[in-house]
Amino acid sequence: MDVTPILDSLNDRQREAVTAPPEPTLVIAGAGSGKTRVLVHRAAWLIDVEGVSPQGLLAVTFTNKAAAEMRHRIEALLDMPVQHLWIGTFHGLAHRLLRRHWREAGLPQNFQIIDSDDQLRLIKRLLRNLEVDDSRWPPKELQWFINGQKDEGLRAKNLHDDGDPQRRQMISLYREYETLCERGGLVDFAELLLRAHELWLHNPELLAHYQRRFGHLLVDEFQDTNAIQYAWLRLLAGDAAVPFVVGDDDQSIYRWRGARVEHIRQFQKDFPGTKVVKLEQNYRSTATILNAANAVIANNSSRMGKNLWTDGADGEPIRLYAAYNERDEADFVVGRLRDWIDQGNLRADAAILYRSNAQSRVLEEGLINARIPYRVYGGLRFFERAEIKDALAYLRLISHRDDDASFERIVNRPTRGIGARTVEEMRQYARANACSLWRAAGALASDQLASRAANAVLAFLHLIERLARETAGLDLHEQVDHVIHGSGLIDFFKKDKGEKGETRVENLLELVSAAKGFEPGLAEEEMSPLDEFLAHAALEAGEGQADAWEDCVQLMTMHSAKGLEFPLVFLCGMEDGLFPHQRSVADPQGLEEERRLCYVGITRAKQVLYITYAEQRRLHGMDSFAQPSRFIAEVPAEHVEEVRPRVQVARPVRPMRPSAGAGRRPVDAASEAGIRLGQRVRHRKFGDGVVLNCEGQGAHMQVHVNFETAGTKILVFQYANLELM
DNA sequence: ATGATGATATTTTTT
DNA sequence: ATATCATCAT
Repeated sequence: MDVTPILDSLNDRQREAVTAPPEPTLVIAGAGSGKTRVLVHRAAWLIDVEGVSPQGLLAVTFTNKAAAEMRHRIEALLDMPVQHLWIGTFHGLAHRLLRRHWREAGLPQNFQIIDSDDQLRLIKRLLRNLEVDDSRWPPKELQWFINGQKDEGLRAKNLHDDGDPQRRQMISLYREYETLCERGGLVDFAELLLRAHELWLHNPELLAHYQRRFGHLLVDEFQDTNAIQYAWLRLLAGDAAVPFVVGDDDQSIYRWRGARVEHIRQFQKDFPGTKVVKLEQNYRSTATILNAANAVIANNSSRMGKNLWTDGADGEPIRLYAAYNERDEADFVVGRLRDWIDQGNLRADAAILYRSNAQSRVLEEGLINARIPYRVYGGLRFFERAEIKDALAYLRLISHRDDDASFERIVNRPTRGIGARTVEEMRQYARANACSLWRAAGALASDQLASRAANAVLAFLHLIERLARETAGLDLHEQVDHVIHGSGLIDFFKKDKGEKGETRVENLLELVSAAKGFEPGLAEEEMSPLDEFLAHAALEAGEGQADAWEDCVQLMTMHSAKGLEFPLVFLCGMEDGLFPHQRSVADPQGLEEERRLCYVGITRAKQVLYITYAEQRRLHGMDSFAQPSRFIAEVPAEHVEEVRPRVQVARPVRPMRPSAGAGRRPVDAASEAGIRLGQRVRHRKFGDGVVLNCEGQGAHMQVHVNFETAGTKILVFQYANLELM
């Protein structure tokens, strides 16, 4: 057997991991150390050298994209298709199992997957039905609670209120939500995992079957597993399968949605004798960038411990720019991008990263003015667009008449004279008779409704029945095409004036193309192509922007940048309060997660890294001052070079402590007058307030004061007659 | 059913 | 500043 192609391109550590004996293995893979490569080569090694059948292998990732890439690369390496190899996301695999064993899982055969948007609607409806005050019990919070509990593997019946009435209510609402899902045959994302877990718990022979089948488990991004995912893996592994997990504790940035780095340690406990391989050689960044990243992350306690290194060059120093405000920051970034592009580099090789999406706007404005093409990641994805969800709701109702969420969504869309009153009556009937809205509508239309409303409801019911009849037996894309026209959606959006309506119509037509290009893959699970398409739409929301490939600058949050790399990277808005975010600084765990995010950000850069912050930033319509991010001070000074186009103000090369640095300058100007930022003052007319900012010198100095009752005012200090408090 | 008004909140995102 | 959402008036 020629193992050259599999091992040739690997370094010693990578090779050690790939060829590890069939025992539990934990690979701690630093950023840019060839993590995916190791997984791909491990799979190839098992199949080609160890003689493991592709059917005996299960590979789990977190995103569909990663799953697709992994399959692609394995096939390329082995030079053969591996259809029987199970590669997928936790959710995708759980879904596959549930389709296969719906009976054992206690689900209806045609259960529907709802995304978080559907889930929220469902919760809102539930609160309305129960006449729960949704200001005391915000739907979002309930959704958060339910998903959080499910992520921990807990159902309502497992929870105790501990005498806390708030909690008791939450639990009881959780229970109601479960009932509602049960009745409608609805499964949310967390439920997929929970059900799949229970499927095995309650059916030992089924579990045994899969344990026998999957001798090897490969897990990507292991640090991102939540409790239920880990439990699922743990069950599947049993005590015979060989788990091979790859992760990086320093890149765990999803604790807030249930991920637990602790699973790395738990893994070593659960599988005694685990072989640990650390990949520390980095093939991505310059030594300077790596040293900076290492130094920052070293401030975290509770790490596995790891130091990235490269045998490449030092590269350029990290450039630090202290902008006056967020516009200045944007101008600076744009200027550097200009240079970069003028030097013949690709725009797509440059990325602007920020902590929160709101920061993109100013940067976008700058780019638009400079006519530099850019692309913002994140935002609404194809299958999440309202018009697409409308169309899908019609399709779902056709496939599944009892799907209340879909029913409510489209019952009056396009408007057909079924107002809130009528819908409310249907809800009440449905609740009283524990039936679906579809049935309620049928029952009410035949007797209890006023004739006008009854006719409208009847027309809707007939429309759905007619669409179902007419699309039966058609090809999937013909079904979609027929439904978007027959439902009146196309005409409805055509009436929308302006570009918006046009795009909506285009999107709907695009949905037909999507259906045309859709290849059913789970034929074995006896799903209709339509049901499969609907599941696909929920499970894989599609790309953010469907526009054609163009060479453009990449804008995204640091979270979405994970896993990517760019020759030129800007980390913007590096200010305390923004990054680390205000809501994280209080709690040490939160701060450490922010620091890991910073580590992720830094390690995205291959050659050149700029760090920028603004001394003054307009946030939520208020100008406020910020200190440079404490993370900046954690980068060793010898790697940093401050860029200072504004020469008038001398500044230390780097801020020494969070309290020093940029925010000081205006304070100094004002300190003679006894004014400092945050100073409480009283004004004869405006009352009490707090000093936000001082501009200018001496007698004409202007102070920005936020008054408790009068809002923010800009006052000339000389005339303001402020009383210091 | 649509549009105007006012209150409210405002990290990060995948499935 | 701004986006979203509920409420109210038309």
